[in-house]
Amino acid sequence: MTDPLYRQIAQDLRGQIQTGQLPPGAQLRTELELREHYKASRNTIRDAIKWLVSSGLVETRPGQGTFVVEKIDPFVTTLSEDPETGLGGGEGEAAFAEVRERGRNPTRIGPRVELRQAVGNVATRLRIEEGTQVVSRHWERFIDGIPWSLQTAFYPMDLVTRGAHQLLMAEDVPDGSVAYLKQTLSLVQVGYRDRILVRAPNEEESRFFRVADDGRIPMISIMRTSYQATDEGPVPFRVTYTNLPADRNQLVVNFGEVPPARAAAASLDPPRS
Amino acid sequence: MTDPLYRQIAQDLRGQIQTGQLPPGAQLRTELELREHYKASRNTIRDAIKWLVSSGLVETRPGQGTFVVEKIDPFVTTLSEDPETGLGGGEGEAAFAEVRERGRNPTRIGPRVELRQAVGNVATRLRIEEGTQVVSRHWERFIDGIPWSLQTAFYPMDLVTRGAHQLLMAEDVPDGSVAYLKQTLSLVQVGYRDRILVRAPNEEESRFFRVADDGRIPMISIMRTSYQATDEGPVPFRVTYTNLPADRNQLVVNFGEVPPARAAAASLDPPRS
DNA sequence: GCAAATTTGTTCGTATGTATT
DNA sequence: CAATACATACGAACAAATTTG
Repeated sequence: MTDPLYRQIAQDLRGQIQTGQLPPGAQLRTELELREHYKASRNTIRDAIKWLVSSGLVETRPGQGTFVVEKIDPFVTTLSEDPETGLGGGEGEAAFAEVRERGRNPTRIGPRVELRQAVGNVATRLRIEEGTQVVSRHWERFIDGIPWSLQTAFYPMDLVTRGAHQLLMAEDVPDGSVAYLKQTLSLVQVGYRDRILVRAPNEEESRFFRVADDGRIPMISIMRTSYQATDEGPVPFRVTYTNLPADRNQLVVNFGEVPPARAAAASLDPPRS
Repeated sequence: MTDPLYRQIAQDLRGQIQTGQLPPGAQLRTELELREHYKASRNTIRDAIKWLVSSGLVETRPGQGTFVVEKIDPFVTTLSEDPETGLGGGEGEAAFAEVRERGRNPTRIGPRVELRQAVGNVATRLRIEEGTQVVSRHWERFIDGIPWSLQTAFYPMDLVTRGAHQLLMAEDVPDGSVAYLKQTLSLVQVGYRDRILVRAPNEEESRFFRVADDGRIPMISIMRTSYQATDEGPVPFRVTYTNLPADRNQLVVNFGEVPPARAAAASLDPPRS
């Protein structure tokens, strides 16, 4: 019936955070002080704090203390295509422009170009045999110096042998790869499908984004399959993975006619039900 | 340099899970057995298991043991509009149809209809004053008996006074509210914007979806603003919140021409970088 | 620059409670 | 009812990170 002690303590502290009595950035009393205050053992206090950490309300810093988390101003990525350029939202060039438009400073590292064998979803989505050669182009992106996204695009080797040699160069493709493939191979992108899921970060991601490696902060993973026009209808020519930590990213998708986007990210707004 | 003991143990167990040595559903050895095996104290074993729980790899059941989690076959919601019906993906009627199409059994409870004052994002997005009356229609949805989504739609009271009285009825609007508003008020939906973010569940959500209340399993929260045609361009007439637990849901968005969707949900596929 | 003080992190031991079989 | 397994709670000691004097 009654909650365990550590939960009662956690809920009391949570109340203080939610009422603003402990504002973002504020330091909680130390474990020893809380131990006296709640007349519990230090381990029980620590269990309470662990629950708050897991809920994303506080963070602990060894040697310093426990602090109420300060929300990161989230960056908003638009997935829908730009009606003017036809560029897919969230892709290299478009993503870059969108960030700068909002008065923030995007930087990037890459691309790292690799030749690989297609496996799993890459083979499935590109409709090629497992083991077929593909080119992968990998980018690391930052906003205002904060790690923002990891993105990898996979192209069938076929495109290169047919003349798109720029795909092998470890450098930016001017005006973007969609425009390049159109010029070089008359390949016209007619659409794309995004598949969005949420999962725990892997080791590389928790290192790059500097988030805990226990899955506290989830990743938003977007798998995009891009299609070109053919006589037999749309056929895939590229698969792109974009991985974003959920604590600093939101997505926007537009359908039909909508007014211009407002710059502000959505507040979390008491989720209503 | 060296990881703490509980991390080493956790990583060893993680290895056994990832290699399939401990397949999904398998039971781990008990804490006491692991204590002997690793020559550590029971508390240290428990710390290791807690890390695995937090990473979403195992779950503990009091009185039973610790088990490797079995992935739920995720349900895929398409957000893009149906080109035939013009219905927005993921909305009441469309969502229902999509589920049934995939051979799964959707049920629902609702709507619960309430009159409220618009606050926060609801007021902002509908472009009305805070405090203005709005109608909220709330649904609980299930797939194959499993809690799937909580959805709440907000309409300005204005629509009701102009004649859309069905919005106040705590019953399904036949053919959907978009069709109803078109018939009754000649209100034509011309587009919508989805804003997607990921956050920890609140208390009501963790209860309804039967997930841990410490935020281990994140929620995918979609805020949709729907627009009607006017002489001055698109104007919002509805705000819909859809909240989905991330462990059993994926999203799909289509742009331009894409082939028909395949039924299968995306596997998690070693996230590539 | 170093040493001390402060604060959280790790690890052990022990006892008792609660859920399930 | 008994046995088993995880959950809660206390106490204690030392380690590691950080700040302060």
